[in-house]
Amino acid sequence: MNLDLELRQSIQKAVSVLYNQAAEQLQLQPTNAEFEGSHTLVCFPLTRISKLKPEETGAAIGNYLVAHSGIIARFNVVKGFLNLVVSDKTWANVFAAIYANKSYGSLPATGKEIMVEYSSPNTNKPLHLGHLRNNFLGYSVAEMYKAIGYTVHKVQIINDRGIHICKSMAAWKLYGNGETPQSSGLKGDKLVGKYYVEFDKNFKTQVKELQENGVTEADAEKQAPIMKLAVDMLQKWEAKDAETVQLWKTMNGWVYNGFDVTYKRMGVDFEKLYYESDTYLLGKEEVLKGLEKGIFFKKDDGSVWVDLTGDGLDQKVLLRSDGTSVYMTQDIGTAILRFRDFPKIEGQIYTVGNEQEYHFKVLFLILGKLGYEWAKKCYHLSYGMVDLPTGKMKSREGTVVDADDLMQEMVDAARTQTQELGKIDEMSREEVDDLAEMIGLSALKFFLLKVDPKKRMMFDPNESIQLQGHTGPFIQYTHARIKAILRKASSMNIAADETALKNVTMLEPAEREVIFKINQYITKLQEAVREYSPAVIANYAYELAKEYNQFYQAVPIFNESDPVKLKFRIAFSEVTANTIQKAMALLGIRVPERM
RNA sequence: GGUCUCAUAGCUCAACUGGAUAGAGCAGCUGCCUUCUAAGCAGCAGGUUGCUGGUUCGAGUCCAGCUGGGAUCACCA
Repeated sequence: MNLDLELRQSIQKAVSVLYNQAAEQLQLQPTNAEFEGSHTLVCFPLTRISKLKPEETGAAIGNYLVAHSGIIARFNVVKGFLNLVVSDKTWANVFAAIYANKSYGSLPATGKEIMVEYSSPNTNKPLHLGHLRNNFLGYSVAEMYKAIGYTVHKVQIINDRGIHICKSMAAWKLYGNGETPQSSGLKGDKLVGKYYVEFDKNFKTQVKELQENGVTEADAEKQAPIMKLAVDMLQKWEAKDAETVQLWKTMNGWVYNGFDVTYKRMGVDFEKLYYESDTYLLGKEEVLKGLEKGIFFKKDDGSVWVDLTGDGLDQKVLLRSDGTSVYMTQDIGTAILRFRDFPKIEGQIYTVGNEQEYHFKVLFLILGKLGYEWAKKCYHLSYGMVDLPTGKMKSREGTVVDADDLMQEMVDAARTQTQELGKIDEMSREEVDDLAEMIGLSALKFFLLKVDPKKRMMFDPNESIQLQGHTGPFIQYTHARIKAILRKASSMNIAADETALKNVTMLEPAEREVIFKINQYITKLQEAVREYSPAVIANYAYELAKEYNQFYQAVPIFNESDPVKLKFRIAFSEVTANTIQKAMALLGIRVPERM
């Protein structure tokens, strides 16, 4: 039974009976805390049909609902707002239905499939704070789609080739002395990143020297020996020079080993990895086909372009005058390849920062022009940058917040706090480690996911992420608290049964609030998917935990003498814990049994 | 310069897509642990929603203009 739907239908019926007309769109919203009731009908739009004042319209509908709907106990009208009080009996039924539904919280399989791309790093340096937002977002959106019945394919494209990795290779060759992750004890991605920094340092020195000898800056940047070596390596790589390819494979291998460790700790996964080294030549044929069909055009110098001025954009190059591909060309090819690999997917979601909005706008337009229907179902999940108090993260200024370091700091902070609170006296070493891991990552993930993805956000590394208040650990704590209650109930042999649930007639205000929240779960999930926003789920989970804590404080469960109420409260607590667990799982956050 | 985007409490964020007196957390101040976990609960204080107009029963939300951030506009990726 869906309360909101039922209520809407009742109101529709009331309107059509009272005014002999169908109401188009009903505006139903949660009631403000200061008034009695849970659902509020905004009456202004209905005055056109009723030809009465908003207050009179509301009162008439309210009276009808009390008399005929069977779910409304009473109502009040304030200005043009009809505040409806759902009867406790109805709430109890709503809850009983949720309790009986073992698959509550996810929708049945639809047979639909979708692809989510996220992460997609370069292989020349370690993952940082920005990647964390990307990974957590992409993973979460994928989980949300699963929950509404999709089969989801998580992929990423690894930018494993190009000048950036050649820079690391060049610096390693010149200054590395054969250093490896094994010999240095450094994580592979960190080692390769170290040589990327090394490249930059030496490059700058060389450019400066050249400039002092009268070379212009632009020329100096081209003439710097280390840059020439990197460019040379890129050309050799493209020519499949054995030695260069070998070094490239070796260093990328180090990076992947490092990334694997990071991904594992983040708790993200991928079904298939695409590598730019395999895909960077794709797309050219598609562009040539498009050229034949007259979708694209060729300039005198032989370069191929698409004209998007009709769509309010510019002209965009797709093939250089020497016939080689650009980034856009490659993305066209990769998109098509993916739809061949996964023919059943209806679309792709690209989790990529908002600085590439223009790029994706163009990409989707081109795919549409090429005649691919699925282009309409491709979506750029664009998210804002994570700023530091000093502004943007800049690797050259050393202000980058490393993903591994940050996760470690969070876990350490969680462990310290757990110890201080004296909660781990009876836990084994392994349990403590696992708990610290859960709490630390929860704080981090929740922090990054609670903000609307579209918006840029602030992160202050000096002010460590909170573990109290509007945080992941707060929600985890609520879950652990409920689990303690359930353990106690179990030891007292108190088990909920459906007959007890149906016999509940009177509810505490806090209980109504929590049931209201639990009942919202699917709606919120759908909203989150529609908006591509895990933030909706994060804030929902917080509100649910908050409501439960109010109940917890107001109603001492085991003081209850009425067995029906006692059983109800146990079941009610259990469903709350399950809902919290499910919502958090959508965010990639685990919840502990005790903390 | 063109296009896009953002601006809400001291700080970090919400606001169900146009609805009631704009809500949380942190920071500050007051209370509450011999009763299920105080990583909690209750309360106080904090706002001309960047500015100016407009649209209507009603605007943080829509429109125009301004101010101030950010992004983007390569035969780079």
